[in-house]
Amino acid sequence: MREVAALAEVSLSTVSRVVNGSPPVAAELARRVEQAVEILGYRHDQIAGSLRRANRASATIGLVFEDVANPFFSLVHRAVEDVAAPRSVLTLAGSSDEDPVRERELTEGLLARRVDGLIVVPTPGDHSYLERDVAAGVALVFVDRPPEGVDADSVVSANFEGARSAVSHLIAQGHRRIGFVGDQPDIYTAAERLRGFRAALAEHGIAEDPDLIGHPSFRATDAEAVTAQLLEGPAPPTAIFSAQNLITVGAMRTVHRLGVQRSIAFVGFDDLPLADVLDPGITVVAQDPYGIGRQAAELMFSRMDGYHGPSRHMTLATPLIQRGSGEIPPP
Amino acid sequence: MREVAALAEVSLSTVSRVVNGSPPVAAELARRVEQAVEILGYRHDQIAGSLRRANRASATIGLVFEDVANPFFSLVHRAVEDVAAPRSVLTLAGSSDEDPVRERELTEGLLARRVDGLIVVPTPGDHSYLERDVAAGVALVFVDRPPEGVDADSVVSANFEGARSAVSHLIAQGHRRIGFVGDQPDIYTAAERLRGFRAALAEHGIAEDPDLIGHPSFRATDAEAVTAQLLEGPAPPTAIFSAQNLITVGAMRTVHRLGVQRSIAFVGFDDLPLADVLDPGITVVAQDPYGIGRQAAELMFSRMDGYHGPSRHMTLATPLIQRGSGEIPPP
DNA sequence: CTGAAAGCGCTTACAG
DNA sequence: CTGAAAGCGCTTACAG
Repeated sequence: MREVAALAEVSLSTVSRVVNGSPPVAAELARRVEQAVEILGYRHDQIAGSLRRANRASATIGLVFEDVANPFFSLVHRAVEDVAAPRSVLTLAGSSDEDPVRERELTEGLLARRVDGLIVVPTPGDHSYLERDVAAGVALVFVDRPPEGVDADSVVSANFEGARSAVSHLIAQGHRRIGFVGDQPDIYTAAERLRGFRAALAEHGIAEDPDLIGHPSFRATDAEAVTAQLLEGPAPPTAIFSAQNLITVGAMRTVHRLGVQRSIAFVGFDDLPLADVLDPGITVVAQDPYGIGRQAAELMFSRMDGYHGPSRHMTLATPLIQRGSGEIPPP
Repeated sequence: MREVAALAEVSLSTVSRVVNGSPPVAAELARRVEQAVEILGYRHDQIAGSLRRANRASATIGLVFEDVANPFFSLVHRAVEDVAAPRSVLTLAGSSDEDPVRERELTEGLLARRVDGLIVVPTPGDHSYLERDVAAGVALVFVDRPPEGVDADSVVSANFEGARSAVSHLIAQGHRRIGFVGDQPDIYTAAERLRGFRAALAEHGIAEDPDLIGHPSFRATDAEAVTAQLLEGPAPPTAIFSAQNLITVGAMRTVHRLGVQRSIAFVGFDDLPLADVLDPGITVVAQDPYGIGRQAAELMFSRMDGYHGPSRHMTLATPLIQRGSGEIPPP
């Protein structure tokens, strides 16, 4: 910028004004500055600018997902981007892989880069380490799971209700032996969905059979084996509820490999591309990842815009979409 | 940091040293600093630090995708993250939606935030506006499509060869009327795949029928209609080659809706979850998005680590995966 | 091993 | 409308 000022024969203040589009600058000077910028190939350093700027905003926000490559989170990501882009706010994103240590490294790296806001899918456990940042004015929103140990906004799916309605739907078709395949219940969403599964059984007076509950450790791959174990056991279920999108892929692979896709009923939590093309189509309880991301971004920006009221907690509905697999009756 | 120094009764230099883990500092002082950090809830400002630091590195890189929510790009994203994370480098990502104006806003926003490296999926057109940044030392790598107007590293899939092998495979099954459904050919990958399609036809002495080539404008949705138009026309194809993952989803939806999945052969470019679960499974020419991302990140980091040689251009193979849909013979 | 001082690239009152 | 000067939160020679 110094060089630009020298070449254009104006002061630094003037260069700063034209580069930032602050109004009062004579056309002739502006022209000279723009010319110098062009000649020198000058690129404005917004980072240095924000250091001195009154509000200290970096126009950057951070996202901490479980995995940026999971289609659920990548849609949340896109939704956040869509509300951030018109404000010229850019997005840093990372994957915690459900590891609290990695999550903390990520968020602290983000905070050290002075993000104005943070949207995080919290790993299991306490998040009070973020209290100082909330106090310092960072707009914090939790997504997919509620906060623990810190007061912040949140946006989650109706996990319990969705799972209960999925399983009630299977029961309504006549099923009494229903298998559950889902993540370890230390993950909030998995615990809620298991709770919904149990609630539906209890409401219909069906005793729970621990042999029908499987927790694959490595999702897609393990889900195949766990599902096979369930279906090839001595007293197999007549229906399966899969509690997560990647698990559904693995479970479906097994169902089709065994050729039981027309005899075993199936409902998955969370929708997938091609789920409607399969035969039978996969009945799912759909989440709204784009809606979750949009809401989260709006809550975050409202705080960045000055909202200082109490924290807000939103729950998005998870409607049942019937496509065939969930409407198969027991034999 | 000033407050920390005051509370710990040491100089700023000392605080800086313990916060950055620069060795030579007495245990007692370090303890006092850490205590002060804890009490004050101090959060290091890496952005301010990088301003004065010798190498001026921000430990941040930028990714410009077509769409962060496309599973292909979100896997590239994850791969880049996996090589960046061990170096404590964080990742800014955005979507251009194939719009050159949006791409430029994004990259310039990234550059204004002083990213050390940039991985971009270029929209159609000239990219010489990035020359000044390459000259200034930004590590630039193009992905999915080669550079135009600027000398930079690149990593792409074998688009032409993959498409040619897919179509040759269909021809080997006996097909002579093969439909093409793909993006507008102003997109490099679409043009290359169309070229591969044509090459395969030509090699086998099959005349091209323009009525068998469809370009949906809005992918998933339009692909359904375009495919229906092809299949319900007066002289329908006996096989279809779909040149993009989202288009494959739409095309498949139509094929299954019309119930012709066992009579019309189908090969898609790029793999999809559940593609192997469908009946018949979708035969695809697979890309390796994770490998592309890893390679791109490695090229980028090698430049950040001091490589200043000529630009390198990698092409990743696109093997054919036979799953059934591509092995259906003509009637 | 520690501290005082200069300065990274900007923005912002403050004069003029 | 324009410029000289101070200062954002840090790091880095340079002395000691």
